[in-house]
Amino acid sequence: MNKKTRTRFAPSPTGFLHVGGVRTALFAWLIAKQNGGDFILRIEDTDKIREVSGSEQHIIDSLHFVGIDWDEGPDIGGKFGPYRQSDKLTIYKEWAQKLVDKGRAYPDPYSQLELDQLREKAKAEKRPFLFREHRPKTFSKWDGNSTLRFKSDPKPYVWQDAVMGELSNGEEVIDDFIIMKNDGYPTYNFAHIIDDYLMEITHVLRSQEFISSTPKFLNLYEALEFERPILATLPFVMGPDGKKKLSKRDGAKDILDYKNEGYSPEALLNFLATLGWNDGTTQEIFSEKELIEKFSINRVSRSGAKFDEQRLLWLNGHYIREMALDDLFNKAKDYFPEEATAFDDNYKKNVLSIIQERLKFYSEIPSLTRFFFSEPSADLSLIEGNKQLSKIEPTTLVELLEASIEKLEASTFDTAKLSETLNTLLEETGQKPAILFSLIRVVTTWAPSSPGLVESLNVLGKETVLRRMQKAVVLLEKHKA
RNA sequence: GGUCCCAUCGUCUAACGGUUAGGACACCAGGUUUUCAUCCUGGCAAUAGGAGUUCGAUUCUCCUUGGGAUCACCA
Repeated sequence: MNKKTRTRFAPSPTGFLHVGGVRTALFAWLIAKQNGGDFILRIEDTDKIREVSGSEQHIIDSLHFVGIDWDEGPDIGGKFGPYRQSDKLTIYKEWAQKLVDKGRAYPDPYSQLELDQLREKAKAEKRPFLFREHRPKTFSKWDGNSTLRFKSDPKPYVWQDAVMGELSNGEEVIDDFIIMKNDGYPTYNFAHIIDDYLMEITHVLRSQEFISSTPKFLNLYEALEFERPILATLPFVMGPDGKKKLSKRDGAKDILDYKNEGYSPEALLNFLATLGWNDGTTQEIFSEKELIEKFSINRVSRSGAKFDEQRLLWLNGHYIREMALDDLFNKAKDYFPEEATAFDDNYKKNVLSIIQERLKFYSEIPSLTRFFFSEPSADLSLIEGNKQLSKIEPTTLVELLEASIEKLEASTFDTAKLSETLNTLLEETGQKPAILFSLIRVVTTWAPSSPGLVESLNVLGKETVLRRMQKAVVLLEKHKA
């Protein structure tokens, strides 16, 4: 019988999550989901100095935002708890003691100063420092609190990685590393192995920087007599320069920033999934369901992928365009400008429907819609800077506006009738649409761009449109003088 | 520096050893009776270099180059 698939995401609470971390979580989650397995959230808080308070909640919020959920975790518990490493110190101590009993771990006899000196000496002699070359002949008894080192059994390793294929490394990378720190906490190197075993994790996904320490882990699995899980190494998500991995230090964004800017979690998930993975077809858009069905760790690419904001922007715009209006409204309603509070939902939906195709993320809504909710202030540079309008005499502009006002006043404002009226106006004035329509558009919105003219006028309504046009007449008259 | 990993358009990527090296984003041009956008059509654009194996190499092997990671009481 096959074991139940169990994957985990195990961040340390040292701040926020960026896209790289979320992608690792996503891939692990997809593997669990597609196999009907469990996905576990585990908090690796063994470094009390680097811990940033509030991180755990922040991580939880970030994962929830993109729609990744877990079957077991620090917030919901589970059969394999605790899910916070700091809550299981005695367990690590027990396993450490087992290694001591087997003669596979020993207390570090050196002081920090002595260690530094040994390292420096090795450096001066231009050879790599290996602690095991200074391993004591006999081990003293471990008091349970002092620094404990793993007694390694150096040998070359060749192993299979689900993404990278065959990997190998020589014995020189295996050393006597610290498994228990002198503050009573285990190191990552030790704790994660114990936890993965106790939690029955079947697939360990992590990013590339761990490749060179994998032989250490393999050595430890053997000493502990643990069956090793399937290892999968994910390539880096690169930062803007395309060379180095994305990092907080180089300005990587908090995943929750994308939430605040109004990105759709579905788009983000789609984007992250296809960053380093594809199904071999030309499909670009994947629903969550399709991702779960089609994802395959074997098809993850081995080279790093730059995080391309442009593509995310396109994808997000695509998702917005595909959304049903009510759905979009529910997601976007908190992003309307403050002035919009005075308007009812129906009006706001109308506005939203005519900007839907040009919206890339929700926080663009205020700049795109402000003139629907408050009186725009006139900006004559929009006329003077317009290729066509700038060539027309102000007197003519006023005449055109007055003719338009007269016609529109007599018209209803449903879209069919509006476009009919505007077309008649075009014929009667003998003007090009580029002039007449631009003029009306500019004086009713005073915005460099706006949705289609007919749609905009329709939503604004007759009263507002005429009022703005009349104000423009006054303004242009004054300007003439 | 030692060790390891990686290498196709600007970017994300596809291609049983046999393709005019495909798609998408971005960009450019044209079209859809105003702007911006959408949509449609078209265009630009890549196998890092060199050997080898093979009838044939983007694909396999080796070298070079370039990039990256790692060598902590951090994860």
